[in-house]
Amino acid sequence: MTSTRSQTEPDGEGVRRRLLESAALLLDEEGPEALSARKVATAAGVSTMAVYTHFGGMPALVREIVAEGFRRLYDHVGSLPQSHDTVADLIELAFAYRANARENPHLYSVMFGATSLGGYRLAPQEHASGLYTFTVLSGAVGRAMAAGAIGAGDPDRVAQQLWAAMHGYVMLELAGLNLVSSDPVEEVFRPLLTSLLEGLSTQPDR
Amino acid sequence: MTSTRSQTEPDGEGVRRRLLESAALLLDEEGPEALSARKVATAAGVSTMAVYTHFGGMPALVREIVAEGFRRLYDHVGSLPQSHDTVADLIELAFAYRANARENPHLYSVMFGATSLGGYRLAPQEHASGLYTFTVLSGAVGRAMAAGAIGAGDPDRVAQQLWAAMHGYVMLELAGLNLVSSDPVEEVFRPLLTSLLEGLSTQPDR
DNA sequence: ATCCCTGTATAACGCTGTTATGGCACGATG
DNA sequence: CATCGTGCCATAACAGCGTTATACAGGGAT
Repeated sequence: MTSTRSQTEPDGEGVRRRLLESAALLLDEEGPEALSARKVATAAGVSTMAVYTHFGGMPALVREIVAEGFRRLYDHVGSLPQSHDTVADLIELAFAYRANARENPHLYSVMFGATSLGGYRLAPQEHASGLYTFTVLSGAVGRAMAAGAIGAGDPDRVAQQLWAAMHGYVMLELAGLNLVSSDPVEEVFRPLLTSLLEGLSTQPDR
Repeated sequence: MTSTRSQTEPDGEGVRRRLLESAALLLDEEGPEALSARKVATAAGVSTMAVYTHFGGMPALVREIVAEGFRRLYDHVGSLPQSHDTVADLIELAFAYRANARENPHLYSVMFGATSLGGYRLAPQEHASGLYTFTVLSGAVGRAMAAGAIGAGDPDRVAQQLWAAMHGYVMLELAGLNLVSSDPVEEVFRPLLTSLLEGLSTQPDR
């Protein structure tokens, strides 16, 4: 009972993990405003100081939460099957992208929020994480180009265009800015994707 | 000199105006984190209490700043000339939209920031302000439909698709997430618009 | 002249991130 | 076995935040 601690007792590295889990839970359930050092520490059953010994400050902890968010994003879009219909695959990827944002709305907001928690902004490290998922999108675009489904060109550039479209729709949907329809997915998101892909099929990139 | 105050002295309604101007200036120059009641009040030369007598609190002051942001957005996109080339008009509108965001990056972030200042979120009132500009976009889409440049359908739905694309690109650009190119406007923004409009021209919106 | 009412400054409360201090428990060492 | 050293954590404090209570000053109305 002295050397082996129980699971509910702090045991060094376990504190770090429990802080991250508490932070993720708070973000999911109560939103970004609940992500304070004191709330996270209290939820983890430790004092505020633990945040600084393990992470060095709140921004670093948020950074790790964001990294977890990109990991979840990759889990959603990185495991999709590849079919012979490359355009349908791209649409599936976009829907998986939206599904991830819908399942982790607060997390997605923090990941891409321009105005964010205490002046926190994405660092090059997070860019790399995002880029890791971006390669999945770029790869799917490359396959569509190889199949002739969309015009030949730089897959990265086209992938960035698709990303902008997906991201823009998701941001507006999460912000509640559905000015138009009762079924935004079928009346906005899907038409946006099909129209863009249709345009990309007829006109080559560059 | 007793009844007529000088311009640098507070004179009732002038305090309100100076608070707004100071807040807008702070937002422009130092970003959202500088938008604190104490900083704004100090910059305006009054005490923090003035924020509450004139606005009732920081969220209400931010709301007015956001309203000013939508006004500037409308000034950018609402005064564009209409030509015979309805598609070119839509592209011009998109570039004006981006230009406004580039000129007021912090303001744009606050206007659409999902994670924002002290839990402030867009209220229905701001939705209406945004919708006012949205009608300009919708009108341009309607003219393009009438001219046969893009497939017939609900102008509002297509306008929302265009808005998502513009907004997504602008958010990524403001966040510095240019994963691809050195000339994102010509290599991402314009191709995104032309491909989307091309797709909208061949396939009617339902 | 008196009263009232509006606007303002001062000070305080509770919250935030962060930091300094002190103590406790552990592993290594003589 | 005893002692030292090191690393982690709790307590308390500081500066800043939004907000609120209180007191005061000044002008308009009676």
